[in-house]
Amino acid sequence: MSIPSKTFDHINCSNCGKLNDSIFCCTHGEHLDVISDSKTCTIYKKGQVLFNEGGHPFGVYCVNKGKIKISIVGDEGKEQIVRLAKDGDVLGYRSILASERYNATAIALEDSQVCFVPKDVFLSVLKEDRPLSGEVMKLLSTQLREAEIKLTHLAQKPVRERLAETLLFLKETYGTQEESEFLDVQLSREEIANLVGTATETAIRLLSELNKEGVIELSGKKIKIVNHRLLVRIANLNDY
Amino acid sequence: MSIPSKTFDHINCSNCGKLNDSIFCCTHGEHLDVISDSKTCTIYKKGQVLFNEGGHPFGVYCVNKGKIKISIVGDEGKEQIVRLAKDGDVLGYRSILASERYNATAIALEDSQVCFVPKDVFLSVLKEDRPLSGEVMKLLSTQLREAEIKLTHLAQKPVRERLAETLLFLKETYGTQEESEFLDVQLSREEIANLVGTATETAIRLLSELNKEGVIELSGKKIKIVNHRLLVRIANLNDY
DNA sequence: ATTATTTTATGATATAAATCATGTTTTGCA
DNA sequence: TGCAAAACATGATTTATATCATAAAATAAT
Repeated sequence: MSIPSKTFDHINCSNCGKLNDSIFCCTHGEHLDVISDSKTCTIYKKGQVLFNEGGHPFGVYCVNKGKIKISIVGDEGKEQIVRLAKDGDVLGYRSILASERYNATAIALEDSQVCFVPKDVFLSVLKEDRPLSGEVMKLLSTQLREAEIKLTHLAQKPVRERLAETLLFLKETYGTQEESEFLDVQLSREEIANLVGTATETAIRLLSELNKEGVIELSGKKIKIVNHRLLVRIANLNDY
Repeated sequence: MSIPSKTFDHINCSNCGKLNDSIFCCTHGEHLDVISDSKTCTIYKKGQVLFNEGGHPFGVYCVNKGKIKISIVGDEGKEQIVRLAKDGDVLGYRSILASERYNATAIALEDSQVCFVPKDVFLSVLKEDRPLSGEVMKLLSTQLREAEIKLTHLAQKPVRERLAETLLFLKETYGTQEESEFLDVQLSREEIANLVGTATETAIRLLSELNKEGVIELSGKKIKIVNHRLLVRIANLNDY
């Protein structure tokens, strides 16, 4: 898609409400100003691509408000969603640090406000700012752990358990809507399948199974977790 | 196993032949000396545990000579090997950076010489040494990419392809023996299965299948890749 | 508004891979 | 050196999940 991206009002990083949730939480003063002054603030419409697998990275993306999926396409062209990003999350920095091309594609799951910091600015601040590199290392460490656990579950757990786990993960990541208690993300069944690592039909089938069992409630694309406790048991999380 | 670990002759890091292959490649002078002076050099016999999933990290392990498997045990107690380490590789740093317990277990695949650097020394040098934190970030980035790709393949590729891929990975990681051309690692069929993410019987079956097809040659635990080109095709690596 | 297209939903069927079962070989150990 | 235990090998069977097929519902496009 090549819908022209609109910009949104420039937010000064130091006033950004998401600052403390991000890797820039401990970055202050001049360092933060340099980033703030150099960045551009863009709106990505639902379905728009922030960056593409195989492409050259030119900077890092900082999600101000929105939801982004990060996915890898496998050999047969099937999408595997490897991560989800929300407010305060930073994307595309991994490729920059490793001096590689993007190994994943980032696509907006809904209209999102995203700030873009040029590569050289990010790297130069990173070089000076100790706390920032600490945060970056911490983030990478966390993501590596999560990926390795996900990998293990993919190898060992049946689809139903992984689906349950995914639903809990969605709740944890994006939360629920105020009143309705529906999960605050709208994913297609195919996307859920690509998150779980299964066929779309299987995901659909198991979702309606959980629905019939009264564990969840489905209303179109909306999903409500009715029996959280039971869902945890179905997910079979001995770990947490 | 609690076989008492023997130590080996203390190697000064600056003379270490593996230095340039490690994250300490750009660390010099005093910083390197501090590490070198504080470290202990231990021999781990085959099967010995360097550290355990769930345990508290007290330092980082630097493989001087040897082969180590890093694995996570899944809910049903099944081992999933998530990484393999060789000379020059550093282990256990992820947990330290994230201030978490180990999320994986490290076990020697053969008698190995491993240096141990205490946590506080590692962290204090890391805080001072810019190049080191750059290398750490680069390493984490690479490992994250690898984990995400592995995860995708686990979700999407059939066992046979993953097995082929694993064999190629073993060759790439540990190389082959001079004359014989056999892979320079001895893994049990179960370990191969736990690397591929399949049942032991399936791994055994597919290995002897590849053997009959003349792609590989089996001699006990020894494996020789006879037809590399064909194995790459079987692995179905559109990516590389 | 009407049609076309995509997404969701289920059923039927096929199949890859796990599990169970049994024998053989290798390895470690007393 | 011989015995027990572990690892390897293969066949038979089961099972989970993918694939194929078709229809209804929802979305998007004209």
